[in-house]
Amino acid sequence: MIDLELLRKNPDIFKTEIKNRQMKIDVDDDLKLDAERRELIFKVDKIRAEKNEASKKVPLLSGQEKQEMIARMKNLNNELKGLEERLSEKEKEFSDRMSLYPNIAHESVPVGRDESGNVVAYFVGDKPVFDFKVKNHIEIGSALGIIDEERASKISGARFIFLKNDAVRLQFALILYVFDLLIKKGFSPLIPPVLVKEKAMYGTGFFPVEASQYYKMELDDLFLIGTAEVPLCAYHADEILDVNLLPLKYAAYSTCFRREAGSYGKDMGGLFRVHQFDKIEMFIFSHPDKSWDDYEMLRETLENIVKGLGLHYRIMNMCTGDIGTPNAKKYDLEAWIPSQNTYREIASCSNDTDFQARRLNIKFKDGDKKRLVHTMNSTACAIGRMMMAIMENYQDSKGNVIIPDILRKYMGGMEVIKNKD
RNA sequence: GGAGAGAUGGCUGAGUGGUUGAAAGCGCUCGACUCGAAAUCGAGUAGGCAGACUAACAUCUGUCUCGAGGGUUCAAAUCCCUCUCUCUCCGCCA
Repeated sequence: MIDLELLRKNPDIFKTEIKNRQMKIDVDDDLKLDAERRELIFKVDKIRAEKNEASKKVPLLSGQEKQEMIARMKNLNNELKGLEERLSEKEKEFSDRMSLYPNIAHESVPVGRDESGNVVAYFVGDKPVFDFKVKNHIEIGSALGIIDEERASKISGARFIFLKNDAVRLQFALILYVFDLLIKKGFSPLIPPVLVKEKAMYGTGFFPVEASQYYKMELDDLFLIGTAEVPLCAYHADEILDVNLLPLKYAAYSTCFRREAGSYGKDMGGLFRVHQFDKIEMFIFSHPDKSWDDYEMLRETLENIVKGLGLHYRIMNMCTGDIGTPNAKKYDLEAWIPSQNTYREIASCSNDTDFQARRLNIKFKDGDKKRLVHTMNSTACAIGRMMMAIMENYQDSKGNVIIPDILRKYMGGMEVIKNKD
């Protein structure tokens, strides 16, 4: 949610923002609606005041005077009812429209139409060199007997996968490695609920704009989370945080569910784009004055994790046309994927400033004043995509996968995932 | 799933139709007393929205909010309906 006050005072800021993001929102029309709405509020409040005044007098009156007063109030009620109905319609329409407004991008965010406007910030590491024909992770994983798509498809349909044998061990190794690193950096580990109320989805900014991406449990009015960002952000909803505890850092391991609506035929097969995957997500509640420093720290933490695994990657500064509605800025971390001869997103790191905090009412006390916190989130490790990057970058000519050094101690000293044949 | 109890301000807790946004206590803030502190005394102490004023903060006025939504009434924390959540007991269950 945006700052309404700011919209009224500086509509041009939002007009520019909306244009930069390729969105279609009529700011002037919304302001007109706001004015109508406020006029109604003014009228309704006035009548209510009159009613309240009369209510105080009624018990002091008696006889005809009392009856007259009561009759007058009855009449007033009819008038009030009509106004209240009109007001609630306007309020509903207004809040629906406001919920579409995006956050305001940071000045360092490049302006661009779509993904083509994203800017490479920098590269880290070197591309691995192979003196044999590389395989993709599906070929490698299937041959090693560590992923099984066919049976997953039989049971659940497309975009589901079984991890098996050493892939399961690899997953747990990744989890242990990442949590060890994050706990050292002061993150509190959490395992959150994966079913959440609509309010949490809305508060986090995934609703209403991206609602079609998420599974709904019709019987219970709950939603399967697409990322632990949702329960993490809503964790402190309606709370006033202790300023001395900021920045509050959390890391949650959860399964994530995405419908992948609108991506028919894209990235079919393998671990890259599935309906269900496990992920460790970082989340920070930050002091607004330090938010951009904390955000760079968050990006560094993500990079530490990926660097530790020895992967080559680049950091993308995502442009206005490609960042999410709640995001003020977003970095994607794209790992080198040899079989595709290109970089693919395996993690993303966003600062949402006060956008989520305003919807979820998360504040801290600064002297006498209460201020909204800033919130930011980053992937720590999306297991499927990370595993894909590891399998492809650490393959050898025999189709084995060398286990990155740092994970070996979490796999009982195992060095290679070998073909069992 | 069955039976019962409950949901009030930061917390405990009173309040069953009319100046109750809400007693009392605790906590917190400010002040007095003190060399300082404790104790004591005094004052203050929710949020949203709209309006006035302001450079802004603040302040003032009105309004809404006693789990959520709806209803009865001139008037609802209080009466009625629906829902949600919490607790206790039974059943089932990883």
